Amino acid sequence: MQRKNLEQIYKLLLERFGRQGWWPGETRFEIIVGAVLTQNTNWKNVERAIANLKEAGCMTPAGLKQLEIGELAELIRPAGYYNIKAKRLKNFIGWLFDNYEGRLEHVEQSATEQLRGRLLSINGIGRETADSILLYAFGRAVFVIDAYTARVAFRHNLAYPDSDYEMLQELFASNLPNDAELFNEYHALFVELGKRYCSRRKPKCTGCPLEHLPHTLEPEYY
DNA sequence: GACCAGGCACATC
DNA sequence: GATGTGCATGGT
Repeated sequence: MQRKNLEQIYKLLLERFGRQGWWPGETRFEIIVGAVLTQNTNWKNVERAIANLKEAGCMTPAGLKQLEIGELAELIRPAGYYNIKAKRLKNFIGWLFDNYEGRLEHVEQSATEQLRGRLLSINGIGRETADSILLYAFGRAVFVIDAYTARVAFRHNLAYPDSDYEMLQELFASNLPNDAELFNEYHALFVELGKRYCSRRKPKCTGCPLEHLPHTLEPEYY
């Protein structure tokens, strides 16, 4: 049964790696900023950018709002794509002030599906970034699919190779208890597994916690 | 020096 | 609707 398999995988990963305690970030706003900055970017580089923003005293909605876009770009430079990301952060800030008086407490009032749609309407916020914000900043039970999650799922035959974002999301959503805390840890554990054993260039399959897992998931559950 | 990293929007067919 | 491309830094 699929549910048992996905829960078994979770158990194996948790035993091996321990609780990940995601998202790394002191405030809800910092989590959102990090979600944008980490787009196709190594987290180490994002940390430098976040440190710059904090040092400048700008890791708040009002703080980012008062920055010139050029200044913002310079502060987040270590995270790469700094011009486009500065624009994306400004887009989010504009949305936040135009609709919610710049207050995340007000954003929180919206139901999950509605909020997802509103986040996706912001230029620069795509599916993964929106879902990361929903799960990690607002505690909603939304399973995040990122490059690591997809790669791990495909390498271990958890999904058909041509499955798209929605299909992968459905795989986890429909075969696990609908629990934000579980989704949080599960995704973080997948990323950790990906970093250690499932990188693009040199997959290190020996020692992988899923090494001896039977690749026998029933197709109708995919 | 090539390749990679917790994506996304936009152009073109 | 699928496919290709620009965006950019820092580590391996």
